[in-house]
Amino acid sequence: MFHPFRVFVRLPGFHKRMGNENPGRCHGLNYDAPLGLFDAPAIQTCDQSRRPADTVTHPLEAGDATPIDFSSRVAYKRSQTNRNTHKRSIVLAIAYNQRTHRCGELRRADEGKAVILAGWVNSSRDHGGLTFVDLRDHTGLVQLRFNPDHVKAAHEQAKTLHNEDVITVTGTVVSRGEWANPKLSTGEIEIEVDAVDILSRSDPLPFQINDEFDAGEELQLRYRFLHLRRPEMQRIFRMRHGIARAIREYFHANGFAEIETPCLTKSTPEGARDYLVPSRVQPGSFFALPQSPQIFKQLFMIAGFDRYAQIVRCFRDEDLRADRQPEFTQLDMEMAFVQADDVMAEVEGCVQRIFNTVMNIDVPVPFPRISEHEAMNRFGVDRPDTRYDLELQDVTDLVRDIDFRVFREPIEAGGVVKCLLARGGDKLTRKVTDGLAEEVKGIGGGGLPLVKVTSTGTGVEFTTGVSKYLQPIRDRICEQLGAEPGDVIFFMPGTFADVCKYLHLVRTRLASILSLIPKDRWNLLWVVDFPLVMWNEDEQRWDSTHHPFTAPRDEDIALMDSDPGKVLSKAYDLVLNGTEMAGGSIRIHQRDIQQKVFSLLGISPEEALRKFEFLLDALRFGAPPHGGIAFGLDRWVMMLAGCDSLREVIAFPKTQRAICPLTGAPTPVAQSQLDELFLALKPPPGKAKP
RNA sequence: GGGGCCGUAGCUCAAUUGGUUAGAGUACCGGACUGUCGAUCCGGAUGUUGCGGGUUCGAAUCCCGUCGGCCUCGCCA
Repeated sequence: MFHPFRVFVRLPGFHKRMGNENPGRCHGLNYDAPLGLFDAPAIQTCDQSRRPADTVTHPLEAGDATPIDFSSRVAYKRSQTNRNTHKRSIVLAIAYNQRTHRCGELRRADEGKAVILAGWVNSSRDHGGLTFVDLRDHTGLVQLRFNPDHVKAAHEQAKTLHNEDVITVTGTVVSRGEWANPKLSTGEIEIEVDAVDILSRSDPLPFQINDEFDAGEELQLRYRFLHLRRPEMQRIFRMRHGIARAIREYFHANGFAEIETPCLTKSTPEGARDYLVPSRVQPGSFFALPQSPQIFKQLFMIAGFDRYAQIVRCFRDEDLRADRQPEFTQLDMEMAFVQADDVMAEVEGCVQRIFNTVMNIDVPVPFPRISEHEAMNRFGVDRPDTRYDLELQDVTDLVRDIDFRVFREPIEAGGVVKCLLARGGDKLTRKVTDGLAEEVKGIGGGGLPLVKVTSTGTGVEFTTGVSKYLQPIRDRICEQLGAEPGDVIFFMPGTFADVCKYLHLVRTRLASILSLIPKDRWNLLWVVDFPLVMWNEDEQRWDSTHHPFTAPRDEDIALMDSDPGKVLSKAYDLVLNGTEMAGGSIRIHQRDIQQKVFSLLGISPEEALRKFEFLLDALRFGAPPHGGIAFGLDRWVMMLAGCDSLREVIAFPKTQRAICPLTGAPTPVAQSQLDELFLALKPPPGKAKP
């Protein structure tokens, strides 16, 4: 017994012969459009008027799908007035555009349903008789059963299928009974196929989609469209969409407007290197792609938009890392008439919404806050990972008087000695601790003095490393740190900044080596009270910690002349599990303060005018107090999807040398294109000849 | 620009550390098989060991250079 059999009729070459108007229709019949439901083994066609009286029924071999020659039987009227008829061969095809379900949707409850499915051949198992094909689309897999005793023609076609062929089938959902596969969500059922259409054949693949391991990353990117077919990739990009959607819905619901800012804009040599775009109309001049829409969003505030949020592409021509791509996406947001607390509260709401919709997790708000100085002091970094303790502890006063040059000299030079207490660190092998010391040296440190705390039966003893120097203060150290036998103490002498840098490295390494990082923890926190400026030793000048438009704290403005390094700003960073996820600030909305900051940064009034005239102008004409923040959207996706690299969460990313293996971009261009732009190329610097 | 790891069949990886004809799985081709689900079984084809040079009786293996990928420091207001 056959179920209703949905087909559509193609009239090969018909529309061509009719000329090029309305290729999708001919004589009232939709080309490639379904004519209706038909009961196999008979099939019906109809004429242009589609009057039931004109319907012709044709016998159809069970399961036959393509091609069937109806040329001797089917007549179409050219028009109502012209009774001339002409004959066509008709190809019966499964109406893939009328898919009844997606592959991963079918369940036991659907048993008995007639379905039309379409997708990719994930794998096939040919038993000579029965042949099974796993059909895949973005929703999952479903097993197709081709039985020669059921429909021979379909079975014959199934035997020719290869991985990644695109097919559409029609058949019945049947229970798999004792052959159910618990590994598949659709494993309780399968499709008994009546007919299959092979919509597109696949060549042998450069790598397997259904493989357990990944191809090399460069190959993945070269054939990214194949790699993206993998279920894991589909998951990531659907999650990415979910995050973007949650963000848009949140901001829409809270009165923010999404307004686009230009991609072709003005180069600002501060900060990152710009990507440049030559102007044809203005020979010799260049646009820059935006590093961020920072100034434009401030202009929106000055324009009175009050609340703006945009998901926007940004470009920075700097060296790449696992977490840095030359083009990346920011959630950019700005609000007027606000203090820092207001921006942070808005962000907390948005982040809460993201976690809610995408991860189904409730994150508590408000997020804890920590000052930049406290973060550095306790964790050695301004983006602390608070999922585990292992905090830095200051032992400067304890070790000040002992006879150990390595500690004494840095202290006399105004530095500090800090340490990390690794609980159960005695299981670290010499190889591991030596490796840590090497890593510290690798970023400029001198080494990694350490002691092991061991039990003597009556008390504790320091062994190995620098223990002999520390014996005099052994008990006081143990008391202050709470050290116990089995622990290892890592010391670090030096300037405050150096000690932070090295111990932060050691801390993060130890956390992973000692498995201190709890799973499924999402520790969000705000880092606040950043210094407004930092001294740049190389250039002998003050640099902005955040950017030049960040407002100093009101109470610190007076310090700007006397002690700029002490001035704190109204900046805030959002940190998740030790990664900086967003950074923002309250902006300067008063022209005199903006100029004061420029002058502190060594930007002359003339230079400021040349670079930022439009902003300074805007500040002249009634700028409201405002502030905002920018999220690294890619990083959020990376963190929430559990990826190790930004490349995994960007559809078509660049390699470390900023090349797209898929398109080959960037490429040289024709001389004529250069001529149009009045550009001449210099040869790249040649290699020194031997 | 610096440091590190890597490059062997279409793909993922071996090759007893310098030794005979560079192997396996998968994909591909042919065959068998009516309940598989990483199907199985039988057979077949598949290599500029990234490229160039050097050392050696002999190089995938050692050395130099180079290209490419990844990690990282610098850089990323």
